Amino acid sequence: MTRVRFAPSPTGDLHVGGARTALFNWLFARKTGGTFILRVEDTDGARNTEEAAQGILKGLRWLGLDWDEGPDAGGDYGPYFQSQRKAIYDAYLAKLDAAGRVYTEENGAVRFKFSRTPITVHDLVCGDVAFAATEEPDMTVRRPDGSYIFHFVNVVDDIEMKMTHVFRGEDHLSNTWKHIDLFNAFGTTPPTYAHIPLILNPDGTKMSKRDEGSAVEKSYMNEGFLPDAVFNYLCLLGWTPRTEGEKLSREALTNLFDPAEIHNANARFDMDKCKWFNAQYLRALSPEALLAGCRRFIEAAGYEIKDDVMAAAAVFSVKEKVSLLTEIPAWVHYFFRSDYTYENDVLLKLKAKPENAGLLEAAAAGFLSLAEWTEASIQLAIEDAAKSLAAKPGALMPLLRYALSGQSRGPGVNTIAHLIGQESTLQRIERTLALN
RNA sequence: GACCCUGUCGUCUAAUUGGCCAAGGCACCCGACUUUCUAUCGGGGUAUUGCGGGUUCGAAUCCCGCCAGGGUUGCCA
Repeated sequence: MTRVRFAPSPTGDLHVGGARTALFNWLFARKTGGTFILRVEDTDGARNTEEAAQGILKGLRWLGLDWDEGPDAGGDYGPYFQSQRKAIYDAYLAKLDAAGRVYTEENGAVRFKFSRTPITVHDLVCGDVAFAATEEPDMTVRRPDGSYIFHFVNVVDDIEMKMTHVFRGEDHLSNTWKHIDLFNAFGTTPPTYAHIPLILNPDGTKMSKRDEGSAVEKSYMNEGFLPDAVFNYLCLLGWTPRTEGEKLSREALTNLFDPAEIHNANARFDMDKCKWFNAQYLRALSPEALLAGCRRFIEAAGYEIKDDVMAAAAVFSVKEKVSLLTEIPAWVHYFFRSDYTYENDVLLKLKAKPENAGLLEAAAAGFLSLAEWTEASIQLAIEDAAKSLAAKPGALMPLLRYALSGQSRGPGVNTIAHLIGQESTLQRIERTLALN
């Protein structure tokens, strides 16, 4: 039975690199039928906040990375906040003391005596990485105030929580020999390691908290990404399932996942590709699901949704135009209000030709006489109106689009007219004709 | 500085593990279509596989050197 964990430190938002680390752990646990554990490493009282901890849980839940043991989930190896495990660490420190592997400094700090032998890390991703006997000073494991250091608690908890594998960022690789030294000192076998490459900015520099795409909540949840899309993109950053297409379900990704195939080169983040994935997932949504996803963005933009069925059809009609949910309001705002403004070039185009008003009037007359208001009947009415003035439908279509939406781009004109209704369609044409 | 990881189109990755002309996605460019488009359709590979040597009939792949990027070297995690 495999047991893996994601062990974030609550010092800020869930970082995209951390999210991917969690993702690989989750994939491995699900693939092997193992257990995914969430452990909060809040040993640095000065930098950890409850808000950050909650934010990380929120981000993980949004991505659908559910944990089997951890905060809110419980489990047999808790507590899952390191700040609540001091007694356990004290006991383990006593073991090291009994073995003569630690000593106390004058100020009270406790240091672990390195074995000072060569240590090789057997890594699923990086292969065997050998480290010569160290010349570094012995490692501090407990501060003078009695609190413990990351390397120590991390190892103790991996022992206590019976971790079989450790998937973590490659930034930990250089320190892993220290962890193995500790496992050995405790007389335990280290878990199998897999150090995954880091995510870099597009320019190859380290991605920090302020960079685009770094924070899960700020850059994805609030920017209109779909969890499945981000999940899919992150999976393929540093790992390839070698399938025909790249849009793959969680189930498929889980089945295909093989940690040995993870790259050991850092990858640059590509927001365009991530958005492309989002566009793919967005288009696969039902009208109802799409509306559910973008509802908060439409309302935040100040548009009131009175009719859910119409709203769902409206957002559905522009799904091919956007890649993010946040882009939808700008495409559909005229469905929710009649006092939309006309884009500048739209006004110019409306007034460009003297015959435009006549065309619109003919369309209005045609619409007025329609007994049945369907996309098909509207389409016919438009064609008839154009024909009556010896014009092509193509000359009238854009004018109607401008009149009904104030925009030069959007879904089909008959779709717009159908959704806003016969009465509103006539009113909008009238309003537009009155502009002159 | 020392140690560790890594270098294939702009970018994410392929390349039957030393064997056809280095392949695909995203991006990009060109064209077409359409009532519009950031859509759709069609076309285009844009690379001296970081650089220089070496081994070999043959190297992206193996070896050496160099360079570049990233990481670690905390009483941060």
